[in-house]
Amino acid sequence: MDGTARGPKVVAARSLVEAAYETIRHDILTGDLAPGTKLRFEMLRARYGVGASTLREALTRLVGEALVTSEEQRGFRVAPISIEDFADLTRTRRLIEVEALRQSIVFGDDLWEAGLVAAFHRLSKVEEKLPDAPERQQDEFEERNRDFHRALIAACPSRWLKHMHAILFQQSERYRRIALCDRTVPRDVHTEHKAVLEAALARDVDLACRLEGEHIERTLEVLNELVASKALPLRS
Amino acid sequence: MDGTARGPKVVAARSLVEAAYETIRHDILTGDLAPGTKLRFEMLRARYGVGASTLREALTRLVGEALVTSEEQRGFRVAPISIEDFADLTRTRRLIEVEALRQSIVFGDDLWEAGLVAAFHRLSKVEEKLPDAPERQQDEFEERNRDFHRALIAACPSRWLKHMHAILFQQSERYRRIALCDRTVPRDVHTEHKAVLEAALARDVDLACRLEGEHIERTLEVLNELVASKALPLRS
DNA sequence: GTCAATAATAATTTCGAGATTTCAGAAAAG
DNA sequence: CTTTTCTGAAATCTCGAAATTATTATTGAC
Repeated sequence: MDGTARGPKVVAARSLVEAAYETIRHDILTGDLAPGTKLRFEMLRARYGVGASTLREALTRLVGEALVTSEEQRGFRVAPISIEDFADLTRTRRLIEVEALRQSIVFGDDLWEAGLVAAFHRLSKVEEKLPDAPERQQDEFEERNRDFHRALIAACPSRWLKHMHAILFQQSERYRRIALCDRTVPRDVHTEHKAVLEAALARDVDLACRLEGEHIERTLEVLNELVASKALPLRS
Repeated sequence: MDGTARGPKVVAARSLVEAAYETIRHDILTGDLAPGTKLRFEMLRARYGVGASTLREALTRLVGEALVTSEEQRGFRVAPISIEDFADLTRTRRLIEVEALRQSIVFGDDLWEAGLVAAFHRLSKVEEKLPDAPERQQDEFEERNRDFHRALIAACPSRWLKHMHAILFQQSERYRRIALCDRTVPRDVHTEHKAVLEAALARDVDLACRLEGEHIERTLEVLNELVASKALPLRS
């Protein structure tokens, strides 16, 4: 939300709508645009330097992804967050992602394995240097983490299941960034990822699905502890 | 797709974007705008009588619901349909809807039961007179059918599960309208609905979920037969 | 002082012309 | 004959002012 200078947001987009969409989305996911914030057009125009119609289209897209809410004739707001919402989100994502993983392991071929190992490797690299500068690396970590989870379910033949997963996974990024930034609750994400990877490569469907489910649930547990102990607000 | 005059589409919407969105969505769901159709702005402006930016916003919303596709700098198209897509859609919807129903039956109270019975009653009324004039009644049937399926899972406490369901259910409406219009394959939808209702009211979770799953799958079977026998194209 | 009606202000929503990009067909080169 | 380049036409994309609608402030009546 602050206007301090940071590195120019690198957004390779062909249309202005796309660029605005990606930048605003990023600002919402990082919390730079805080949950519940009213999104006035004058403010947005000054901030992102595009016209009203262009902004409107970008915001409409974000409404479709439930990152923004809109009320007829009353404009747009950053979608609120709450621990209850994250609990619901986590359970739903678990249902979808575990089923997708199950199918992916069954259908996955050598190419899938290769992509998976590659994604894990790249994720590991950024996980190593994550403790040094948590904030700086977060964008890269999120990207690698998303790619790894995508690679896990890449061989799932259901486009719709993967589409549902994409929506839910992006939603949870808002909460994940909060949970990962704070380091009060200790957690070894790398080991969790490694365990899932090995089970998947070993084609141990049940084990992989159980580990993946627990891995997904883990972030909720961390956030629950944070809310309980540190009185983390988590309100809109 | 034709420009012939038909009854004025009754759309109670506060904003023009909303009105355009609902009208276009309806035209896509009914097939009035055929799958794969290029959506040029001049054509849409003439047809729906709103400006380019307004249309753009309405279309963007439809892209979010996967009823329209967009390619950067190349405009919008009505999303294609295929029997493979419907098979995938059906399986995914079954996973979601059955899980939502399971939770709904567990959590449902008297008010839920009342709403369910009411929705079933209204659906029955339109199911009775459906054979007389299949085309005329289809809009009303779709609305009542949607309300009934919504009522079934209304007591499910997960907002996300219900959100996922809404997306998938709307998608399947396109295919359902095709399957229900054609009457070559006999089917007693009313009896299927009644069986699910009774199992749900009896709180027989497993039976209700099994019946609901079969009910969902049934439309796919019908459409599969249609494609096989009558050489129904089902391509974009 | 409270409430309702009205005016002033602020924000959202809509439009259509102009900038930019893609597409289709003809002409030229290989 | 095939491929490439060019050019006009057509379509998409963008902007900012104007219209519409909400919100706030003011006034007057009870």
